Order: sequence, then structure tokens, then C-alpha cells
Amino acid sequence: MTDTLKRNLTPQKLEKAAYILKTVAHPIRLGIINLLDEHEQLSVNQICEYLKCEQSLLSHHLTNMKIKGLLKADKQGVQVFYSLKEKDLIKLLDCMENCNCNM
Amino acid sequence: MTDTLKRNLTPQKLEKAAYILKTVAHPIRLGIINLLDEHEQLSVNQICEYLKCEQSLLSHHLTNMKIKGLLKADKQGVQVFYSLKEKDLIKLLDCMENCNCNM
DNA sequence: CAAATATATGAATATATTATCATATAAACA
DNA sequence: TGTTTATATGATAATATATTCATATATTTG
Repeated sequence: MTDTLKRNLTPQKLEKAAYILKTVAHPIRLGIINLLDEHEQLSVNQICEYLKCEQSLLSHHLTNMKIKGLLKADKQGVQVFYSLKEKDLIKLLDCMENCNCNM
Repeated sequence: MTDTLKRNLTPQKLEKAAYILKTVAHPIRLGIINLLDEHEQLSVNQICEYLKCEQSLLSHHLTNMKIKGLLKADKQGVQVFYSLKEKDLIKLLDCMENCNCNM
């Protein structure tokens, strides 16, 4: 036995982790994830109001997060209800909430 | 009693979390954190070799991470040894390693 | 002191991300 | 059908981040 590495992070894994972090590293997106952890599903308008975010900007974020597989969208009439597809993201939120970084 | 929220993420907390995530959401930076979790301290050159990263680029990243309080630097002669100042970041790495996001 | 080595810095560039605005689409309803 | 409401889209502009390159600085050593 030689190496006793704590984890095995290959360059590909680092890339992937960075990619995930990057798509989440924005206050609006964290806000969306947080809300959808607490609410199961919400319409665009509801999220708008909670986050006090302009409709079009929010829509861009939602669309992007959907494309990347983070969120699900369910159209009901005029409304579109979004929900969390990638539940693992909640762990990240918890991790960040408990993070006492002095930065 | 009214709300039973899972966490209390104020706009400020979301901002801060996003800020931290952003400064870490890069393969080189994740690589640095991972290495410095496993090694206590490493010189710029050593990190360079491990990560196969060009000296100047690495230096920029290290400097930036130092400024933001993530890393410590200890100059010994010509060499500068970097180490992890913000140990909480390790939790984030672990979180990411266990994250099975299908993105 | 000159040369070699390790690291940092700054400017320029390249690239990516975010925000804004105007407009499109589609459903609901009077 | 015309109007209202909810959401999406695309182009542009604004801003931030990453990379490269040339060079500076500081330390060590012959």
C-alpha cells in the first residue's frame, strides 16, 4: 500500500464538480433551490415574488437550470410550475448554511 | 407558530454563499483545495506539477484565494508554501464528491 | 556580483456570465 | 375575437472571470 488519499478526484471529476458549483453559484439560483426545497413546486410568478426578482431575468435562470437538468418544469395552463429535479443540491445548500468561512 | 422553514437563508446569506461558491467553482481551485487537504502545505511548484498548471496562471489563482482568505502563504527562502486556511472548504469538497448530480 | 531558480505582477486579451429590454407566444376569459 | 395574464426568447449591453505573456522581484549559489 502506498497512497492513502482522502478522495480520488480525477481531473474529470474536478471539472464536473466545478461545473455544478458554477451553475449554482449565484444568489438567485441558490434562492430558487432553497425555495423549491421548501415548496415542492412553485410557479414562476411565485418565485418572482419570493425572490423579488424581475420576471425575465428569473425566467432566464429557470430555463438555464432546467436545461442543465437541475429543475423540472410542469406547464399547467398559462402557468409553469418548477420543481427540484436534482435533490442532491439540497446537501450543497445545507453545507453552505453550516459553512463558517470568514471570507 | 407559523413557518417551519428548513433553513433561514436571508438575501445576505444567499449572497455570501454564492460568493464562496463562486470563488471555488473552478477545477484548478478545487484541485488546490483537494491537494492542500491532503498535504498540509505545498510550494507553488509542487502544486504546479500536481495540477499540471502553468506557473503564472496558478500564481494568479493562489494570490486570489489568499486575498479572499481561503489560503495562507508562508515564504521560506525563495519558495512560498501555501496551506488551507479555511478548513470548512473541505466539507464542500466532500459534498461534491458524494454528489450524484446527473448534469 | 552574475546566473539560476521560484514566485508574483500587470497589462492585454479572451471568454463567460448576468442583466436588460423589447417582443413573442400561448392560455384564459370577457 | 380582443384583451389580459403568465412565461419565454433573443439580441444587446454590461460586467466579471480566466488566460497568456512578458517582465519584475527576491533568494540562493557559484
